[in-house]
Amino acid sequence: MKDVAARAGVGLKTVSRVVNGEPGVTPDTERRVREAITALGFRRNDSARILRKGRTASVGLVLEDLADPFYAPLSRAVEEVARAHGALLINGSSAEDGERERELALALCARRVDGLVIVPAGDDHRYLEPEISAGIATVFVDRPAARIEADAVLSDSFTGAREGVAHLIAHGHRRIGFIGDLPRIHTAAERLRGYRAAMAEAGLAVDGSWVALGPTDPGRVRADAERMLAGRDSAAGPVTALLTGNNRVTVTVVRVLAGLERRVALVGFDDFELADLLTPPVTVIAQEPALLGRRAGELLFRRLEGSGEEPRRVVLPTRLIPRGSGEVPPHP
Amino acid sequence: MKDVAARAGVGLKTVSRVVNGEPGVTPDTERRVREAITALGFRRNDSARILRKGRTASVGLVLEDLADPFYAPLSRAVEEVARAHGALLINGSSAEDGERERELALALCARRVDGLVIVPAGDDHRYLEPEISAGIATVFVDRPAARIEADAVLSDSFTGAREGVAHLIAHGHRRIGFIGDLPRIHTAAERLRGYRAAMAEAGLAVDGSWVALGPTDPGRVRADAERMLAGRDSAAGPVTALLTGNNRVTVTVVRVLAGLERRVALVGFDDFELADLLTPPVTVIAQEPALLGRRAGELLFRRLEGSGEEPRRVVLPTRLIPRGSGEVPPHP
DNA sequence: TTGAAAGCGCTAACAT
DNA sequence: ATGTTAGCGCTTTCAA
Repeated sequence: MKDVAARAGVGLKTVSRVVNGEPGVTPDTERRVREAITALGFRRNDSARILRKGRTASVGLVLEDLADPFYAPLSRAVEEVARAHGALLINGSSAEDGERERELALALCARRVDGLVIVPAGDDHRYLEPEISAGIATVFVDRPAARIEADAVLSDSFTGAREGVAHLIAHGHRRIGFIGDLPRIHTAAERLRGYRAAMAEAGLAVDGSWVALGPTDPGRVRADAERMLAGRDSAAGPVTALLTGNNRVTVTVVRVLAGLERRVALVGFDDFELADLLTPPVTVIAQEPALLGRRAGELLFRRLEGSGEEPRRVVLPTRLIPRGSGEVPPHP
Repeated sequence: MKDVAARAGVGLKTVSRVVNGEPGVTPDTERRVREAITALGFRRNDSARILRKGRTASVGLVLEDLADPFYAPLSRAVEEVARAHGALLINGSSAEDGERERELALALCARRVDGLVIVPAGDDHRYLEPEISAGIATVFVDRPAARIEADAVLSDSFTGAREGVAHLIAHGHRRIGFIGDLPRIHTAAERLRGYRAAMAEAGLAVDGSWVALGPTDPGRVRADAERMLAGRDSAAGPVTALLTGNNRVTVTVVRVLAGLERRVALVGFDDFELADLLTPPVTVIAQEPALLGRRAGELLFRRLEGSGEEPRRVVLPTRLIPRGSGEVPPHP
């Protein structure tokens, strides 16, 4: 910028004015400055600008896996909101590891992102307290923060799961299994709670072997599904229906069921592409990942614009979409 | 940092040394500094650090749509490479708009990202020349740069499409349609070229109504597919097989075919989740989006480490995966 | 082993 | 309308 000023024969501040479109420059001066800018290939250094202004016009997003079909639209939605506010989005995947979430979030804070959207993996977010009080707006999405008060945008996992299981019960099922994510993950715990609530409301006992929580890698999910479907561990017999705890689990279970002779009912948490073209089409409890992301982004920027409201929890409803797999009657 | 130094009763540089793990500090001094850091909740301001060092330890990625199942794993792979090199990833979606691509790329350059990975949407990348000569390493992925020399990591679209069409021909098809992306997109043009090559090699004429390029929104794709399948525009009659130009197109066409009485053969460009569980399972020409991303990231960091090689074009092979839909015989 | 001073490139505040 | 000065928070350089 100094060079531009020298070349245009003007002061530093005049160049700054031109670059930033500030008023108070004669057209003629402006033209000279622009020429110098072009000639020198000058481009404003935003690092310096950021340092001076104290705002980075960037927000960070920490989620589990950018490539997960559930989180990709969420991320895209946050990006759209950021873009609408002139901010860039810095992304990081935590791989469901609390330590990595922490590292990423703190790295983003060190860069002085204006705000942070986090899909929490860890179980203690007190590490963010100093950052939040230092002014970094923070919104949690998909799962609430642990051990601190903060904004959160969630889906109603409990009600969703309860409705899904009630749906299976209404179609005659009595032995229903639940295969979910790691129990330390809030949504997994809530969905399990919903499952239990629906069973209890129908007066059905839950056999211990009907519930399997764990990592969502296909190997684990497949093993648990096969075990439940064989029913050897259970005095009560094999399950005739399954509730799956998220889109990763559902996809694996669909594969397991595809290899089976008998029809097993299935309700999956999360909608997924092509669910309606499978045989049978898959009944799901749909969330709206893009809406989660959008709401989180909006909440974040409202905070950034200085709304001093109390931390807020937004809970979005889920929607049961019957497509066929959830309406399969129990196998005799 | 100044405050920390004051509180610990040491010089500024000593704090800097401790924060950055540089040698030359007695354990006792270090302890005092660390105490002060904790007490004050100090966190290094990376903006200032970046300004001083001239390196941001961040790379930018501009792609079409972060939420597209093809690009999501690509993005994730670039992120992994960046992470391995201690860098953060800033993401932006161009929505297939050249102007937006340009804006995003220049915004990232203004932030002085160390490097840039771009899935080009525009058709002229000369705007990047000053940035590249200013030292911002740039790698194009999925499609080559236009009008500048630069590294590129691509899939072999031409060969992939040619093999796909040859496969359909080998299964008896003579009237084969191609539904692809906008013709200005390099991959779409290459795939069309592959389609034409395979037809020509088999001595088959291509009716004008058998080729439809355009945006990949479901409405357009559906209309074109239905038109080709009805065959009213064509003296040669309706097509008995289709090649689809990318995963978005394939998914829409699968829906169209699902509503049809007669069986139409289909080979889709790009693999996609659950392709093997559809009826019939979908034969695809698979790319490896994660590998594209990884290679691009690796190339980028090799450049950053100062390899002065000529711009390089890496072309990855595609793989035909027969699953059923591509082996359907022609309808009489 | 430690620290003082200079300066990265920009903008805010205050001249002129 | 334009320029000058100070300083954002850090690292680099060089001296103690």
